[in-house]
Amino acid sequence: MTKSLPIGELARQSDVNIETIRFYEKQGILPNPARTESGRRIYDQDDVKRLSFIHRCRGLGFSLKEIESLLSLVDAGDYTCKEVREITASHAQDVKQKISALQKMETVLEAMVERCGKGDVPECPIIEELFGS
Amino acid sequence: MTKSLPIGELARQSDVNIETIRFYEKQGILPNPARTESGRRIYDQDDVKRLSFIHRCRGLGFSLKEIESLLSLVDAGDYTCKEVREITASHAQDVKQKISALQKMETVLEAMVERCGKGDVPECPIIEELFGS
DNA sequence: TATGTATTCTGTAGTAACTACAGGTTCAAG
DNA sequence: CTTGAACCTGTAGTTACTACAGAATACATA
Repeated sequence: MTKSLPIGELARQSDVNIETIRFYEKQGILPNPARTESGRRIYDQDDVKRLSFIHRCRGLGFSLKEIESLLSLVDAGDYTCKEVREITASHAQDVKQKISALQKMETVLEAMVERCGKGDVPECPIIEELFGS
Repeated sequence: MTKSLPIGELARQSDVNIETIRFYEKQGILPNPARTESGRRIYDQDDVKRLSFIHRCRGLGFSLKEIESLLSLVDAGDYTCKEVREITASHAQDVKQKISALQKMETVLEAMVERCGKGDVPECPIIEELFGS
């Protein structure tokens, strides 16, 4: 059996603050947890994983709706194989585009650090290089 | 000289809606544009680039504050070389982490599409695979 | 030139996703 | 048995939009 955690511990381990956890619960993106006699929330290690996942996704620009759609793949929804493939493929496409944009950005930023390290004050054509015509 | 654009055209070209453009202006992340006699905003191709950049960054999970910090590198702020290097390096670090998280996600998603394509209904251990212990 | 329709203007109100209290209860260490 | 930390619910504030309302301007065409 897995060790049970109070909300504060979940918050610490998943790096999401307490009120956000309660907010996610209200939004239905986190399931209603078990409670102690006195009404305190009880979590376990799976909740840490799920919440960390949500947190990372948010940091990558996914909306809560998109995250719900990703999580629905986990939550044993009654999807057909075709539906799963469609949802998944569309997310994969989105992810690829994000990666490519970030890689461009990385290249430019590293070049700037490089140039700057040599004492140059770069002219910073960052926008041009990233997304210029 | 560059052709001048009304706000609607800027919105179309940068894929950002009109009220968001005005919102960004109020927040100071877009400079106050020139105006016509009658008070209508006038933009040019540089505004399209800047705004597209902002839009993409938002989609990648950067906050407006972070984007301002990135843009400050462009806006000929009076930074020392050391400051530029620090700001840039920190963003580069962040970008690398985002890329790595997205690559993990891509791998898992593609594997799911693959499995699904073969007629399997996958058991979708997506969270486990992505961010599991 | 008149007129209708599209575009823009300012300003305010609503939404999504948090974040920060306020005021009260519970737990646990000394 | 007290006292402080952690938790509870509920509400109000913040960020980043988004959607009107109501008025002015521009532009096409009859």
